[in-house]
Order: sequence, then structure tokens, then C-alpha cells
Amino acid sequence: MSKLRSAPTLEDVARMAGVSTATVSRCLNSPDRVVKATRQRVLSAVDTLGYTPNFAAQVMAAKRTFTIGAIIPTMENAIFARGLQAFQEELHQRGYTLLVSSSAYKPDLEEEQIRTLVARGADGLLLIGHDRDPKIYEYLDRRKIPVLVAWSYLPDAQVPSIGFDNRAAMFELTNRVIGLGHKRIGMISGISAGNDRARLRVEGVRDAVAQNELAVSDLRIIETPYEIENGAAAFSNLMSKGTRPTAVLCGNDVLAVGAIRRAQEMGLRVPQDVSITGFDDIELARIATPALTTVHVPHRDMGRKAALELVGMVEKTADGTALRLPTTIVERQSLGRPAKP
Amino acid sequence: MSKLRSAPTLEDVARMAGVSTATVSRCLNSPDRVVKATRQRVLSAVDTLGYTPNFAAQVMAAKRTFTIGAIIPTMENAIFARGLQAFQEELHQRGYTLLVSSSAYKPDLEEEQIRTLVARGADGLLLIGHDRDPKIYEYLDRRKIPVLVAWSYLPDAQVPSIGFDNRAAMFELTNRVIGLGHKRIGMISGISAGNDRARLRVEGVRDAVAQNELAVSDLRIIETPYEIENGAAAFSNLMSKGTRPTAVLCGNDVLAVGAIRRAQEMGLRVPQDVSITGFDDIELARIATPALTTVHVPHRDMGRKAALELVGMVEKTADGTALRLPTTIVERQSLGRPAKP
DNA sequence: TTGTAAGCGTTATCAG
DNA sequence: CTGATAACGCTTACAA
Repeated sequence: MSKLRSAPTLEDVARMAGVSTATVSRCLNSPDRVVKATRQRVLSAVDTLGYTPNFAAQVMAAKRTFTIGAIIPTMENAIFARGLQAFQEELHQRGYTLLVSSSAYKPDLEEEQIRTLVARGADGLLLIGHDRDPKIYEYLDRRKIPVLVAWSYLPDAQVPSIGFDNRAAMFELTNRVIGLGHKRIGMISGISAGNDRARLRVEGVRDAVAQNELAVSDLRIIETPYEIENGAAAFSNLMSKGTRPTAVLCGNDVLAVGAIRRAQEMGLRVPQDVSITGFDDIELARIATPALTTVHVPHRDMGRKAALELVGMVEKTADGTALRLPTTIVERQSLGRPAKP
Repeated sequence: MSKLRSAPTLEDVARMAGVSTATVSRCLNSPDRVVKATRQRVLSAVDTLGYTPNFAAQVMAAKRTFTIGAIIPTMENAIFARGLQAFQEELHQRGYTLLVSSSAYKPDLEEEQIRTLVARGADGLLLIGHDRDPKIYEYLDRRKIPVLVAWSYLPDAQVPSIGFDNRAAMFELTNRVIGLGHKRIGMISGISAGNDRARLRVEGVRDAVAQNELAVSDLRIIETPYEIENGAAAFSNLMSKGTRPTAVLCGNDVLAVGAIRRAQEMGLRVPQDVSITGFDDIELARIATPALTTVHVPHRDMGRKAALELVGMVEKTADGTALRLPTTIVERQSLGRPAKP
């Protein structure tokens, strides 16, 4: 009895081609191990039947999924979009499929999604940043799932990472700001708990300020989730209490854009009355008026290299070497000298 | 022999708890069908072993994946991000996992990804827009995979859709523009081939113009892929040949932002010298200076309702009814009256 | 070169 | 309430 209108199986193909299922399987997976004549017969059967292999069955038998999982903190803004796109393109070229989920910056959700991805047989995992419950790393280690971290570079971490030095980048930018003559500095950071990138950016600012303790008289820092509105609110906050900073460094472009907008609503000119900087150099940074001076991150390059390395780890041709990518400061219009007092 | 450090299976749990695999399975899937005493024994075994069910095996046996696939044209900008986020949140609540891929607006790639998702056993599929090779619909139909289209509303299409009326929305906006006194209109559209949304937006403009043939003396349309730079280039093009339009309607916000920037680079004031409008109302629209007058689309609502409907279709509690969501024109600063000649 | 058959880890049916 | 056991569709030794 033929099962009415259910997806055709290997056996259906085999029957139609008059061969065994093993031969059909070989035709599809290692065509050269079967003679041309039978191969053609099989392939035409595949074609007329519209056969597509059942993925779950393949996985069960082969114990390989050719799937890579990635969990990013958010899909709502473009922070990870470009890098992920490059990641996926490179994976696709190598025959892998990417499964993406977003954790909304929530550790529990991320953990759940990691387990889901593992249960689905992901051959490897891409995670953003290092900070997470050690239990997760133990779990992954037990399961022997290759893991690569991106958007952060910490050579001494237990897990290899491909990314940039968040602290150094912000350190450099802060020095530039100080060099311009700014003495009162404000920072609007993302939430640093459980987010090494945010934390290191703050440290970069702190370090630079500490190194210039004679030059800088005031540093105030506000933490808030990465959203435009929050950037605006934090900016208000910074400008309403105590002496106003002349430069506000933001943990990323999203916050910076919010800050710029609020500055304008307050009637402050950027950068004449207050300088504002971002981080990431996403499209938003160029759209903002004035265009944002920010830290450029090589998103596409990072994504591509991460794919290469992770596939290498999965296929055991790479050992998971940490890689540091360069960041650069891109000067646009939102950073200037402070007004003379 | 215990397999060294491989993921524990149902059998491992069963052995440890001193029950059969069937009982373990029941404990996990219908806990009330097993008495408390054994259940507790089993669950603690699950816990100490760190057991996670093997997804592929589950799928093979149950023929259900609780997975929904979605293919969107792009992840690079935020057009689909918000709606997809809502879609995924709602799915998650209902116990489904979302698999996303992006097709980069390429029909072949989309087709390939549809097949991949189906092979992976997606219980249902969300696609953007109706336009695609009929063979794909046949294929999906043969496989009996429920499909829902979003971001477009075409009640008579073979596949149910949840979205908005792209033509009507643009028709309304164009009438508003004409009502303001604009006589020479330009349009920067996305590529309309294989994209019913883009095509219908153009038709909306055309229809409104046709209906006001006495009022409008000129309508010029350029098609270009949805990218900021392309919006800028198309704007240059529109303004350099023949009489300049006084209003440029863009197929989406991304193109409009590019147009605004180019206008400013050309020294044109928006909207005094030229009006520019968008479509979608993504975050960019509010960031742009001047802020963009655009068509607001209820992204989150659409995503949520699409999830509900699609899950309903999968679980056979819904029949796939098309649903039209309202759009509204949001007036900001980029649209004004034309200058007196 | 091709066929046979033993898994892979679950779920579900049917007895007990 | 619980236990055998037959699928599920494919890959892969091992045989022929």
C-alpha cells in the first residue's frame, strides 16, 4: 500500500529505481561510489518523485546536522545584523545552515535557547560575549559542542573568541576626547551585569580617565538598556544633575542617537554645546544628524572569520584560536572641542 | 558498557530509575499518566543525568517538530525585525520554536530555504508577500505544510495572508500629497519584480495620480533595491533630469532616508524645496532629520496575529483566514506644501 | 558495484 | 499504571 500523499522516502525511490535503499543513499551522498547507469536511474526517480531527504532521519543515522546555532542578544536593532549576515553567508558556502535565536539580553532565555539548539543537534554554537553562568560552559563541554564567542576578544577565557578589544577601543576614544580638552565627562553605558562588552567599555573609559586624573575633574556613568529612548532619558539625567558634562560617551550607537535627539530637544547644539560619541558604527551612526563619531567595528569581517573558525572547530581542522580584530575611530560631526568656559 | 561522555538517552534514565523507557517518556510528556512515586524517581534520574531529549529522535517518532519556519527578505535593516520579534515571542508562548532565514530578496535562495525548512520538518511556514513561483506553492501543498503570508493582504490569493493593503495605503498617502498641491511627483520604488508589496505600492501611487489627472502633470518612477545608498542615487537621478518633482514618494523608509540625505547634500531643504515620504515607519523614520512622514505599519500586531493564525492552522483549529490590518499615515516633518512657483 | 541489515533515540500501540 | 515492541527514514559497516 502506498501511503497517500505523504512525503516520498528513500524506499519509494529505491523501489522505483529498482535498487536498494543503500544505493540510493550512496547516489545522494557519494555519487562516485555507484556506476553511472544506476545513478542516472536513481536520480531520475528522485526527480519524478520529488524526493527530499528527511532531515531528522539523516541526523539520527549520521549524528551530524550541518547546522550551526547562534544566539544573539537582540534582533530589534542592527547591532548584530550585519555580522550575522556575513556569518550566515560564509556558513552557507560551506554547506552549513544557521539557526538563530535572540535572547533579548536575558540570561535565562539564552540558556534555554542554548539547550534547545543543542537538543536540535547543532554541530557548533556561536555566542555573543563571554559572561554567562559557568554551568553552561560545563554543559556544553560535557556535550562536546564546539563553541565560539564573538563581539568580544578575551584571549585567556576558557572559550575561544573572535572579536575586538572593547576596553582598548573605548580607552582610545576616551583619550581622544580628553585630548580635545574635555574635563567633565559623562558616560551612558549599557547594562554591564552579564555583559562583558558593556563592562569593558566602561573600564576603558575609567582607565583613560584615571590615567589623566589631573585633566578630568568629573566622570559620571549611567547604565541603561540599549534603546534609543533610554539613551535620551539618560542624557536628560546626566544634564540635569550637578555640573553638566561637555562630552557624553555612549556604550553604543543606539544610546548615542537617543542622546543626540534629546540634546536637540533641549536646545543644545552638538557638538558645540555638548559632544556625543557612539560605538559599533551601525547604519544609524551615519543617519544621525549630526553624524556620529563612533568606534567602527569590522562586523562583516568578524562574522566571516567566526564562521570559518567555527566550522573548522566542528570539522576538527581548527583548534579554536582567539583572534583579535582591529577597531578604528571614525570621526564624524558629533565630537568637537568643548566650549571655552 | 557506558558510552563515554555521550549524551544520556532515555534508556540511561530508565535504567537508573529502574523503569522502562516508555515510562520515562510518559513522565516527560504526560506526567499525570504515571504515579507520583515513580515520577519522582524518574525525574530525579533525569536531573542527575542531565538528560535532554534528542530532538531528531522525537521528530522521527512523533512526526511533529513544534517548529515554525520563517523566511524574510533581509535581516540587514529593521524592516522585518520588529514584526518577526513579536511573531517569535508569540510562538514561544505557544511552545513553538522559530527558525529564521533570510533570502536576500533572491527567489532561488528563498526556494532553497523553503526546501531546507520543510526537510527539517517545519510544522508551518511564514513567508513574506505572495509573489513566487507557483511550483513552490504546489510543493508546499503536496507536502501539506500550512503556509501563511505576511506583510501583504491579498484576500483572493491561494494562500492566506495577514497584512495590510499596500496599494490602498500608498493611494491614501499619494492623495494627501496631491491635496497639498504637489503637481510633479517622483517615486523611488523597490524592485517590483517578484515583490507584490513593492508593485502594489507603485500601483497605489499610479491610481491616485490617474484619479487626479488634471492636478498632476508629471509622475516619474525609479526602481532600485532597498538600500540607503540606492535611495540617494535614485534621488539624484530624479532631480537631475527634466523638471524636478516637488515631492518624492519612496517605497520604504530606507530609500526615503537615503533620499533625504542626498537632498541635503544637494543643498535642498526638506520639505521646503522638496517633500519626501517613506513607508513602514521603522525606527529610522524618527531618527531622520527632518523626521519622516511615512505610512505606519502595525508590525508587532501583525507578527503576533500571524503567529496565532499559523499555529492555529498547524493545530487545525484555524482555517487560515486572511486578515487585513489597518495602516495609518504618520505626519512628521518631511512632507509639506510645494513652494509657490 | 550493490545489497543486507543493524542501529540511531523517541513515541505510541497494545497487552498485562 | 506500566512494560514490550513496532515503527519512524536514513546511514553505514559488512557481505556478496
